[in-house]
Order: sequence, then C-alpha cells, then structure tokens
Amino acid sequence: MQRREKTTPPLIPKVAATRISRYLRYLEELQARGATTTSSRELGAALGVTAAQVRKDLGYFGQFGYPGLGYKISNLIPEIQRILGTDRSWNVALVGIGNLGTALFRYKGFAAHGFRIVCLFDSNPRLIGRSVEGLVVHPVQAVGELVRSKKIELAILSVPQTAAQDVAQSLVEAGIKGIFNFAPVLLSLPEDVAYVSIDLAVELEQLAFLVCHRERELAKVKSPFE
Amino acid sequence: MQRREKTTPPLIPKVAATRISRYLRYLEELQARGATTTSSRELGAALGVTAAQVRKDLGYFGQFGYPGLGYKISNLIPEIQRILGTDRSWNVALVGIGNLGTALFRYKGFAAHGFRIVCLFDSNPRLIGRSVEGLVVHPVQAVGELVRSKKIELAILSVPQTAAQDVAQSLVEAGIKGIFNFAPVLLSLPEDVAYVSIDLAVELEQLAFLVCHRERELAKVKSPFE
DNA sequence: TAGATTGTTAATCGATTAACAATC
DNA sequence: TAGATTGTTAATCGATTAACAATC
Repeated sequence: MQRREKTTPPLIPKVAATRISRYLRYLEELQARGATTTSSRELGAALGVTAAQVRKDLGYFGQFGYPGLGYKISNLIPEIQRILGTDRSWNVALVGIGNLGTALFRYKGFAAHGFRIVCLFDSNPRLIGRSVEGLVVHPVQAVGELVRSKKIELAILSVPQTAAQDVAQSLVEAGIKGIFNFAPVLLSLPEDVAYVSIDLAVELEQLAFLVCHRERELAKVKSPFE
Repeated sequence: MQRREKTTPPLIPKVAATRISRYLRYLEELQARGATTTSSRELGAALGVTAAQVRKDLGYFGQFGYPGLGYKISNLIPEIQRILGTDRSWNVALVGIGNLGTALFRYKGFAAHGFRIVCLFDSNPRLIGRSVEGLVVHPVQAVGELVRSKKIELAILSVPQTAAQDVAQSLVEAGIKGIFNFAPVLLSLPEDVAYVSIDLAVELEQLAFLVCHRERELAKVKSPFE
C-alpha cells in the first residue's frame, strides 16, 4: 500500500475522473441540441450529482467557468477532452476475437471517441490469418513486434480467463501502456501500466443483489449515478 | 436526496457488494484448486484489499467465520450466493440483438452464475422472427406480454442510445425488477427498479486518463482493486 | 496451552456537501 | 446595479483501517 507525502497536491479521486467522462458525454449531447452554455447546477441535475460536486470535480483540473455565467460548452468540451487524453487518437490492439471481441471491434462508440482498433490478435489457428472487416487476425506471439511497429498504446483483452495473465504479460513486455480487461480475473501488472477491468458476471450479480435488497430497503446501496 | 433516520441498521456501501462478488469469484477458484478453508488475510491479498476490509464487508451480512480458523469455503460460497441472490436462477430478457447483444447472449459467464437469457427482443423487422441459437427474436412491442408469461425479472439492454429510455419504459411497465444497461445514457427509472449501467466508451476513456496521468503521478487515481 | 484469526469498536482517512466571497 | 454562478474553504458525512477482546 503506497504511502504518500502530505504535501502532494490535491489528490484526484478515481470517481471524479469517471464523472468527468460523463459530464463530457452530456456536454456533447447539449451541444448537439444547440446549447452554448451550461451550469454546474444543470450538469449535476442531468447526472444525479450535486452542483458542488460538479464544480469540485472540474476544480481538480483548473478553472473553466465564468462566475455568474456558467460554462461555455464549446470551451469546456475540449478542456475535458484534454484532461481525459481524448484530444488525440489512440491506437488500440484487440486481443481475443471471440464473440465479445468481435462485438467490441464492431462497436462504433470507441472510434467516435478517438480510439482506433488497429490490430487484432488471437491464439486460435483457425482465426489467425482471417480478415475481419478489413483487419487481419495475427497470432498472439506477434504482439511484441506489432505493438511496436503500429505504435499501439492500449489493449482490449477479451480472451478466456485462463489466458488473460499470460497475454497481459506479453503486452506489458511489448510496451503497452494500458489494458482494458474483460476476463474475470485480477491481472497482476507493473505499477506503470494502467488498468481498467469489467467483469460482466460481477455486474449482473450486482443487479441481482440490488433487486434482492430493494425490498429490504438497503439504503446506502445506491449507485453512483442514479 | 433521501434522508435516513440515524437508527437504521448499518448501511451497506455499494462497493462492499461489488467486493463480495469478487470474493465469491476467488472462493470458487480456491475451491476448484481443492482448498477447503481460507482467511480474510488470504482473500484480501488475492484481491488487493486489507484483511480488515474483507471481514468488515462480510460483517455487513452476518458471521460466517471461525475465530482462529478462518472461513470454510464450502460454507462461505453458498452464504455469499444467498447474499447476492445467485443461490437461485434468474430469467433474463435481452433487448437489442446487435453485435453486442449477440455477444452477450453467447457469453457463457452469465449462465454459469444462474442468469438465464430466456427471451430476445429487437425492433428491427429483419431480425424479428429469426432464431438465434434456439431462441426466436420477438418485437419489442411484445415485451409486456412475454415478461409476464416467462416470469422475466431482469433485462439486459443493448439497444442504441436513442431507443434506450423508451425500451426501459416498456420494461418497467411490464414489471421488470432490474435493468442492466449498455447504452451510453442515464436512464430515468422508478426508485424500485434496480439499475446497473456500463458505458464502454467511458471505461476506455478512464484508461486513457490513467495512462495520461500515470506520468504526472496522479496519486489517488487508484482503481478499487489493484 | 499457544497461536491464529474472527467480529467489532474506535481512530483515521478521504470524499461529499454547504456556504460564501469573488466576479461576471 | 441586481442576480447568478463560479471557485474554494470549512463542515459534514461515510468508508477504510487499526486494534483488540473473544474464541477456536
């Protein structure tokens, strides 16, 4: 458990970054509707958080608003993109071209936010060499070479649980900077590799849990954005 | 913002339920390896939380351990399943049979934990009537009737953003108890309907954010399970 | 018994909210 | 100017960790 000096600048809670991402989503929606300004009150109301929370979250990164006026949407959107690192595009590898992998590859939401899946990998000999919507599936062994040559920084891992740690290891050795993992396992990675993980079964269990405990009036079992 | 009397029993933080789910995942793994007992220390170490956290989390729901001995795996697994509501099976509707929906339908991890996708829905006339691995795709309009007749309690929503709120509305009217939403939008639902949501683009943005801020040594930007 | 580990209370730590001066 | 809304500090609230008596 890493200790940290008391003098370090304001630490940013991870949930703040998640909310910032959602503010961006809503700002894009507002802009599409033709709005030009908004306020912490409006943003908060739309996302189910307090206005103070919105201002605090943005405050971790700078001053983007105008007292009395609110925020200029055309100004705040690029600021948040810069904060999130989505003001540029990212090359992404997709490892594991099964049902989920294929669906993720076809998912339009990634490209819309600057994430380009530029390389596919699998270990199944029957898939290797095949072309999926214009991209060839490469053997996992080629990760090292291709990550470097294609300047890939992020990887999406949709491989079976049993393969996940080994593949992650190869990706790390190839110099990947972040891994988005769908395998139901906690990957052990070096500290300087970023890590986001989704376990679909865990999420569905959460839903069952919430249903079971709604009746028992489970109070603080309150999702962060409802 | 709902107020709550000071006398209410210990409120359960949402993250505690998430961790409990992960404890279960790890316990199943331990059992598969032939282990019969474990301890809060071992569980915590495996999942990157303190032993005190593990005991506290379990403590919200009861006393399952033996001082000096730890926890009996064969005993703790069913206890956690009962807590999560996965000690029985759940009938699930899948709405939106696109790439993601199809992948989710084929995903084995749900069935393995008692979630049975028993009905498929879509609004695309070209999909309606088609059979996907033995299940016929029904029109979204049939939700009301089928949710009741098939005793469906949960729904997975993998429809486009623009359709999500309307479909959710129909599901609620049909008496659904919980919705697992993949559309990038905050659904507005009655309080007694449980809600879990994943926005894949937001998750990938989190990864980009973490990568960008690793260097800037972003301290408390620490994911809950690393 | 001695050693280990639980369940739980108290202490610490961190995140959220309220409040308000600054300012457009 | 008066009204609105920011950025930020202080107060509150809640979650995590440490500590330890109870107990196997």
